[in-house]
Amino acid sequence: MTTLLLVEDDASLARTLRVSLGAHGYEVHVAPTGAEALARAAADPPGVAIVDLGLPDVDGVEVVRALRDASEVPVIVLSARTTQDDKVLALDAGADDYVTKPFGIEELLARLRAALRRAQPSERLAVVSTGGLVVDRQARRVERHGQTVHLTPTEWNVLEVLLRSPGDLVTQRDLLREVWGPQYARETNYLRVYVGQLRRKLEDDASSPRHILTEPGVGYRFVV
Amino acid sequence: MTTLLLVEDDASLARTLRVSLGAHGYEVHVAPTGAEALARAAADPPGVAIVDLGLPDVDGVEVVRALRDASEVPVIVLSARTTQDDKVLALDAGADDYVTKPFGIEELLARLRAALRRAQPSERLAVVSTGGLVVDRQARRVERHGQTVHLTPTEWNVLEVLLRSPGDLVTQRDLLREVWGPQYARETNYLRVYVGQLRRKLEDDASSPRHILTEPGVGYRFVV
DNA sequence: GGAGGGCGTCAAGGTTTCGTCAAGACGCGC
DNA sequence: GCGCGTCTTGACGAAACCTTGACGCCCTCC
Repeated sequence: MTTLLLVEDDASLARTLRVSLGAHGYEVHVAPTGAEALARAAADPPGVAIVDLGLPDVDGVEVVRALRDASEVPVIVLSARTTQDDKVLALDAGADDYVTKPFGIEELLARLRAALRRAQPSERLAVVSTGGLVVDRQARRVERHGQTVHLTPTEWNVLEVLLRSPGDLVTQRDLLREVWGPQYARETNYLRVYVGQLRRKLEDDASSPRHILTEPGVGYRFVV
Repeated sequence: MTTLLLVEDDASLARTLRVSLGAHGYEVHVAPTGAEALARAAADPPGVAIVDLGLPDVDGVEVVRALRDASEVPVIVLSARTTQDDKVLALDAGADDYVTKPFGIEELLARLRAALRRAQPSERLAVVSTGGLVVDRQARRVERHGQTVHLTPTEWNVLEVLLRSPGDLVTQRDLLREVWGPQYARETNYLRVYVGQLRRKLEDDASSPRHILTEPGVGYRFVV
């Protein structure tokens, strides 16, 4: 049973959600204020948190930030505000997802499942390797012919996304969204630059890559 | 010296691996059949096992399962088959990693290290030594070229966290949380100051560190 | 054959982050 | 109250990184 911390000052909405989420297998704890939420989270770390941004005492975004600073708990934000800026603020503070009111319970449940799925160590294999190339995700280390190669954060992120499903195609759009965020979904420039850098660091012959392959017009794939 | 049980029926490959792995500090015992492997493992539990799935007498997956049922030994599987199903079967049986042939010795060594590291996360090494540096965690003592080095409490705490998983990257956030507490998760200043002090005390040349390495934008790692 | 789009490469510029230093604050023992 | 070691804080140049645009190549379609 997953414990869920619901930070919600509207008692009526809180009750509704407690019942609905409880019926779907979550153990729901309600905190009506930001202060209470942080105290609860510290005492009994939840598996996932839902934060309503319209709190009375403090800015909800600060609650999100504090929650994420203190732990790895996935956070879903509820808000009546729909502007891009609000979303960016919340997501930058560490929120995993952003749900605008009004919303359906099914939507919330789906996002909860997605957030929990992402929070889990995605792959069972900590190490992916193929002829001379070793990628140790736990250690965040890459070796090529026995020597460690240094990757920048963005390079690593790109590689990490590709490695989540070795052999499968990852669309440009997905890659950009995962690494740079949703608003960069059409900046394919970035991919050209970073895929090129990865190839130069990982492939024996970057001009005829054997691992990071291009699917023109669609995306890239990492083949083992 | 780690004892390694190699379950391999191909005599030529077994010989090659025995030499290579032996040269890298493993005491290799070869078992050409599944039955022999289990008998050997029962008599003298190995630190890690490598199982080739192409065995003559029984299904290699069953050997993996039996090994894991009997002990906590980490198991790495060798196989010529690369399909997703094969991997899932082996991993479900309890294998820790899956290496497809052909593979390089460096790759296998990297996976062995990773498997061993994962297998004993809690059983921390009491003493870590490298070059002229000796760190005794139990005694809270650090020696460099034979002379004790005095560390302040905070310096020690930082070093201690880094040493929990030598070679692994520790994110800035994790370090700050472990040493200063959750509410300091973004005070990266502290890390810059204390990592610098540690380098001055522990490294031969603090301006080009060989042990405490920076991963810009991400964190630090202690390499042995 | 030409035009256009997608890709790979490169390097300059701007931005972020790092390492270092030192001054001040703090706590502790005397 | 005083001295000592330690921790915190802010500032600065240096290094690493990211972004951006330009260019040439290949392929496809006209």
